[in-house]
Amino acid sequence: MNTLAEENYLKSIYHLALSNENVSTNQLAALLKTKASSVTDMLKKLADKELINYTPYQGVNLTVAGEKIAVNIIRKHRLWEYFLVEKLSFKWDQVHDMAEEMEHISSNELINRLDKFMGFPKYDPHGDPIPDCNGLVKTHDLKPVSSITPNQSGTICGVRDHSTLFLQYLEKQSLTIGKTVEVVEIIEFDHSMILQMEGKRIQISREVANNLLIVL
Amino acid sequence: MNTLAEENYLKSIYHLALSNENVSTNQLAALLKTKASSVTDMLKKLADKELINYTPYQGVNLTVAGEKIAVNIIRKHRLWEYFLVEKLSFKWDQVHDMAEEMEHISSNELINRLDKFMGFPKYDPHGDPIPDCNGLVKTHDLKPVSSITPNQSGTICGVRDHSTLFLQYLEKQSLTIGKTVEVVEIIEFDHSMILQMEGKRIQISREVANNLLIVL
DNA sequence: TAAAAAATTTAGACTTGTCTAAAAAAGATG
DNA sequence: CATCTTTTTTAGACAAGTCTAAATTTTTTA
Ligand SMILES: [Mn+2]
Ligand SMILES: [Mn+2]
Ligand SMILES: [Mn+2]
Ligand SMILES: [Mn+2]
Repeated sequence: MNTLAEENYLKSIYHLALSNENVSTNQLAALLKTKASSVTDMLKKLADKELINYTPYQGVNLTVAGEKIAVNIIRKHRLWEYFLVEKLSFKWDQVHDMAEEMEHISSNELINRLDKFMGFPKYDPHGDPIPDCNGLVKTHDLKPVSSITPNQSGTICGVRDHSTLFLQYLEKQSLTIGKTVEVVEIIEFDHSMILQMEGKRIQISREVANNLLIVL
Repeated sequence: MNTLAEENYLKSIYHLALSNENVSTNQLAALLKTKASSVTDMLKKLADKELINYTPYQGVNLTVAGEKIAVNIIRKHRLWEYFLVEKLSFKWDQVHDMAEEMEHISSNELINRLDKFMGFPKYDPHGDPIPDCNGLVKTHDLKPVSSITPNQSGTICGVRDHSTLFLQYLEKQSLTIGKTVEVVEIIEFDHSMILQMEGKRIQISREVANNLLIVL
C-alpha cells in the first residue's frame, strides 16, 4: 500500500495538525529528524497520491484519505503499546520505540483481533485515546495540572511529553494514570506546585505541571 | 542493525542450507522471487559484513554470525505465528504472511517476553521447531508419510509444503498436527495411499504423502 | 516599503535494492 | 577436448529516500 516513510510522514502531519491548522515543512523536518529538502520531496509524492493538500510555501494538511491512513497507524501504535504493557509487562516508558516498528504491520484483521483479544481498550498506557476500527477517535478534553488553582483537584489522564525521562520521573513519583491529585499551593516565585496525592505531598516544577494532564 | 532485505537473504540462505551444503545464486533468486544479478549484489554486501562465506561461482554458506541472525529471525517468525494462532485464533494457513512482517520487529527483549507469555512453546503451528533464546534449534527427525509401509503408523508432526492451498486441504481432511495415522494400503498404480485415522479412511495422493511429515 | 532574515524549494549527488542485457565462467556433451 | 548450455557475474540504469548547497519565496524589521 504505502511505504514506511510515507506512513511516518502522514502520522507526523496528523500529530502536528492537532495544534496547527496547516503544518509547515520545518515542523515536519524537526519531528521526523530529517531535512527540510527531504520533506519537500516527500510532500510532493504524498500530494500526487492525494493524501495531503499541498501548496508550495503554504504548508500541508491531510485529505480525508490521508487522515484515514494516519489514524489507522496511530490505532495500531496505541494498541501495540497497550499489548506490550498489559500482556508483556513492559513499563510505560519502554514501549514507544517498539510500537514505532509494530505500527507498520499491515494486516487490519490482525489489529482488529488484537483489539478484541485485549477487550477493546479505550486508552493506551500514556492515556492517549485508541481510535476504533472505524477510525473514530475519542478526544477527551484534558488540561495541564498547571492550569488549576489551589483546592481544585483532578485525575491524571495523560501526558503532553512522552519522553522516557519524563515518564520515568512520573513513575518514580507515582504520578501515574488514574491517580487523583489536589493542588495545595502554588509557589509564586517559580510557579512550582505542591500537590496532595493519597495522603502524601509532592512538589512538582512548573514544567512538570505543564506536561501532566488531568480531567477535573 | 541489518536491513530488512539483508535479514530476508540470511533467512533464505539458512533455509536452503538445510538441504544443500552450499547455496547457489539461482536457488536464492527463486526463493526470494528476485533476479540472479540482484542476488549477486547482495551476496557481496553480506560477505563484506562477514555474515556469509562467498566465493564467486561457488555459492555461499552462513558464517557463525550470519547463522545467529538467521536463526533469530526464524525464532521470531515462529513465535509470532504461534501467537497469531493460539492467542488471536487465526488458522494455520493464515499466519505466514503476517509473520513475514513481524519477524523483523527488532527487540529481543520483546520476543523473549512474548515467548514467556505463551509458555515457551516448542513448535510453531506448522510443527516447525522454535529456536530458543540462545539460538538452539531442536530438529526432530521427520519422515514423509510416503516413506512408510502398510500397517505402519505415525503421528503428524509437520509439513514440507507450507502453502495456503496445502494447509487448507489438510485442515479439511483433519490431517492436522498431532493426529495419528496408519497406512492401510498403497495403490500401486499412482502410489496414492489409504490412511486410517480416528476410525475413518482417507485417501491421499503421492504428492500429499510426500509433503506430510510424521514421527513413527 | 526596502532590506534583512527565515523558511522553503530546487539542483545535483549519494545509498540501497532492484532490474535488463551482455560478458564470463562452469558444467555437460559429443 | 572442443563446443554448446547453463549459471553466475558485470555493466549500466532506475526508483525511493535522503543529503548539502544554492536559489527562491515569504516574513519580519527598520
Ligand atoms: Mn508511543
Ligand atoms: Mn502512547
Ligand atoms: Mn511461516
Ligand atoms: Mn511456520
